[in-house]
Amino acid sequence: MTAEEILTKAGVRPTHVRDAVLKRLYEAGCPLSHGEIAAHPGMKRYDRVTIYRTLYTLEGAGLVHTVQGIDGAWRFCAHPPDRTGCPGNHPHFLCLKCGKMQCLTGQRLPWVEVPERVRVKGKQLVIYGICTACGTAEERNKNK
Amino acid sequence: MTAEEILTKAGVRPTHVRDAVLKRLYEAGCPLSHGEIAAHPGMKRYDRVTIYRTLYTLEGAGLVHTVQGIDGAWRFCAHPPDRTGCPGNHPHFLCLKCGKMQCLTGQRLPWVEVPERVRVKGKQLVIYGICTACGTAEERNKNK
DNA sequence: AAAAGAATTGCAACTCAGTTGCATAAATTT
DNA sequence: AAATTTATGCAACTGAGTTGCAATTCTTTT
Repeated sequence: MTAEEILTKAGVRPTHVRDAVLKRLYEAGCPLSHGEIAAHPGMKRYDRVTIYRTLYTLEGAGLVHTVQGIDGAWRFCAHPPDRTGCPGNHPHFLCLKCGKMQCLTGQRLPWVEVPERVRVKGKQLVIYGICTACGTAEERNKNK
Repeated sequence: MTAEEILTKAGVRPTHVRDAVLKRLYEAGCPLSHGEIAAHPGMKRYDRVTIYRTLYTLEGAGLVHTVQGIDGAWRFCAHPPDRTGCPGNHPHFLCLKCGKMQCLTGQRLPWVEVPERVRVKGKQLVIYGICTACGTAEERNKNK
């Protein structure tokens, strides 16, 4: 199924930006910030605001889920419908150095008890630290 | 033990701002954002930047722990040393309406497995939704 | 007690993520 | 084709947080 078909099926018009953004997220396979998306060469011809709005549209259509990074920027994540395993209900890891985020699939968010009469709309568990790539890069620099 | 003594014991000079901010956090008993702290009448005479720096100082001294809200603002939380139960290692609830955050003490953060060679520096679990107060206020308005 | 040095505070200016309003352009509907 | 709705671009704005630097205040040294 192409991104275009997925968009149509989800009930949103398959415009250029939407197609491009959704494809970019599918290719990345990990949550991307608005900045990371907008920085992509193929994305330059779209306005920043349009990209924001596109992301919110995709989120509203249920094609994208969001997580907030410790760095204050939201990440947007999408997976093609045939690839299961990333329904958004899992922890995420954020590298404080390179800013890349990854889904920790295979683990579920825990059940959390809240005070009575509190209406829960969502939850997110973010682990942060230094990713493998940045960690080994540091080691290499030390041994120089 | 007064806030002043606590500051001294923690190894930071007990200046006016530090004393005032720490007391404010103690009184609040729940995580406050920089904005919520700065808005307090007794805090008006201090510069925003000074309050930021004070919070970071207190955090560095181990007197304050931090959580990030879904709304993009960090919260700072402190409890007097005699009151146990809030070491920062618990989930937090954020009300999307009034912006108030509360510690869900009595529950621990879950163990999360991360990819090999990843260095974990911290984690946080935030539940968000509508708090009891805002929820009942909504109900009341509906029945008008 | 005065001078030197270090730590703290205030102010101005800045960055960065995200939002809002409005005009234009492109689809859809009639 | 005209009217209406939806999508995009642009400019300007907000709000959280940061940085640099000068002015103050505190501590240490002599």
